[in-house]
Amino acid sequence: MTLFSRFANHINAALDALVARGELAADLSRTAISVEPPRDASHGDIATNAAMVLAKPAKTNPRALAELLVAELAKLDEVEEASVAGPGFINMRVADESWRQELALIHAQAQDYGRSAAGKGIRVNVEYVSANPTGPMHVGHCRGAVVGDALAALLEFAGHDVVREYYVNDAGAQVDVLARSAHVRYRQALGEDVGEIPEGLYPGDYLKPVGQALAAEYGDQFVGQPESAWLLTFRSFAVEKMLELIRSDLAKLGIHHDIFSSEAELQAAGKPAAAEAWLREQGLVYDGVLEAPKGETPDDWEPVELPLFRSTQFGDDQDRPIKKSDGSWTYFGADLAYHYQKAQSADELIDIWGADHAGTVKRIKAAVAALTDGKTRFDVKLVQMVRLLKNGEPFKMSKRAGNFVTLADVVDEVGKDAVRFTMLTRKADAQMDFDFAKVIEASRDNPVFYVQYAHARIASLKRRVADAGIVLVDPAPSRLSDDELPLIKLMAQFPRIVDAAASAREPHRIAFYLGDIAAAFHAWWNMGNDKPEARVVRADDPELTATRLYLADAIGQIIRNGMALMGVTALEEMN
RNA sequence: GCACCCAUAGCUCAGCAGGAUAGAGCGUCGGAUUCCUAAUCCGAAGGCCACAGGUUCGAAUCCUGUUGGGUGCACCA
Repeated sequence: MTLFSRFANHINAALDALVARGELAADLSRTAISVEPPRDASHGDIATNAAMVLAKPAKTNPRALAELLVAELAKLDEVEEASVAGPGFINMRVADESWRQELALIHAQAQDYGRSAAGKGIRVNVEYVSANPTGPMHVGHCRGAVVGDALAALLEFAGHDVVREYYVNDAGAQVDVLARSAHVRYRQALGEDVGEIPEGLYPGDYLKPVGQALAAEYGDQFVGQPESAWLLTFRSFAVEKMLELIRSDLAKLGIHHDIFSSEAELQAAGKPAAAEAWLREQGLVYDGVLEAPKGETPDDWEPVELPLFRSTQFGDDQDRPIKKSDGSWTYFGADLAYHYQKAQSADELIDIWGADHAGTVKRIKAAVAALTDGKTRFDVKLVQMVRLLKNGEPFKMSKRAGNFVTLADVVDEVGKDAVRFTMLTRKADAQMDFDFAKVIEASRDNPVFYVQYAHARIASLKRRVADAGIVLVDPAPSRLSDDELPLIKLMAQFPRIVDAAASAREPHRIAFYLGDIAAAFHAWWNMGNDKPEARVVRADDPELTATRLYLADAIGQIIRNGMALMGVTALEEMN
């Protein structure tokens, strides 16, 4: 058990003791109690607000309750000192030995240090990317892909049962456009001069291989045929090819989904109709006419009666159509059924969306609340736009066809690790600049480099020791100095950072924590520059060398564990 | 017009389910290089946490309003 979780137990046990003696009511909620390092290290190692949180419901004053708790906590061997501070904080100083044991625990648990059971095996479905299957991944998809993937890994590490899902929008008008575009490329592959790709179709070169594959598969049987003869065939063929393309793009980023769910299959299986029928029974779908949109009214606006979902009942601004006037499902109508389907096999749902879809959050939340009777927790995580820069200047790609920057271009340019790490150095809901020059820059202000450099330095220590022919003996943690214990204290926070990041659904916290770890390590390392006796590699003292290497190695382990959550590979050497 | 997101040092951003004296990098200024990778480190200066109210023992954090920026706003996805 990690140190912080053990102290959480200590505090609970102390509260139990007060309850047993009748000094505290038994039924008080303890969920708001924190166990964390105080902001100012001079206050001690661990602080808790337990007395302040419980004082009011216990009808006592915080300091009095704190005194009682302090008396209990001070009995513990690993508590050197416990005191009441300020309005009722309890500060504790933890025995050095406990920190040394935590260091041993990091080594013992290695890649599992930080893994927790906090998620209690709750089944969480994380849906991310879900880009339309009409072309290669665009750079705009990049951030959501990385955030979703890192969040999934984080939740898994924190004890959730995670499913990574991709929703394939293969039923709308955009895939008909894809099929028509593929048909042009098909004719081209058969030798026809198709000239410019007609307006409104997808012009990208990436459809040429699709055309060729279609030609190889079907010969010329669909040339000169009406659309009805080939549309469905071409559509599913092209969609399948686009999914292959997307999967390969995602693989470049190290992303692999467990499930690809097809909107077309969902509709074919009658799921939207079933959802509609059920919602009509509940009175949550009715036939009605929407008001004209406020602001700029489109010229071609005309009132039409449509089946509407009563999302206003759940806080949306207006009710939302689930079918179009031609009888086909709207995106929302199908999406509603899709979320219902996901909720069948998960306890919690998370969608990662681009911020441009912010306007549709309320309706889908309303739908999930209606369909699951409010029982399924459902979060939509909005990922803000990324501005592409090169040396501070807006970046423009000079690609002939399409003129867009693909995800593959970005990964090829700066590498998977730099892309992933950089995408996680901002809160997802804050806008971000992505500067091609900066993310590969080898300097302090590039967190990717800075953290990698720390890890590489640790690896170099091991090589140095081997090169120096030092025969390592068992480490002697008692020889760790006062400059070195704080490093353990920082490492010991990793498990609680993981839990906090998971429950807040904020993977960026891992990146910032790794930056802190790296900074502490670099500072420690540099002490060896100022004072040779502070160096790790000490040919004159194999035991001290082994001890410091033991410490450094643990730091490397923490960095690797954090990087693994981010999907980034830790480097052994900088080049 | 409406909804959602954002507003913290000159710049770019953290701030951990409301906690103690709001932090880091860059930039500026001053230091460390016979060094295990100085690609690093140490120190200093720099703040009305956009503004105004409210909630309570306690607010950058929660609520309301205002201002300023971003995104979106019919059957598109």
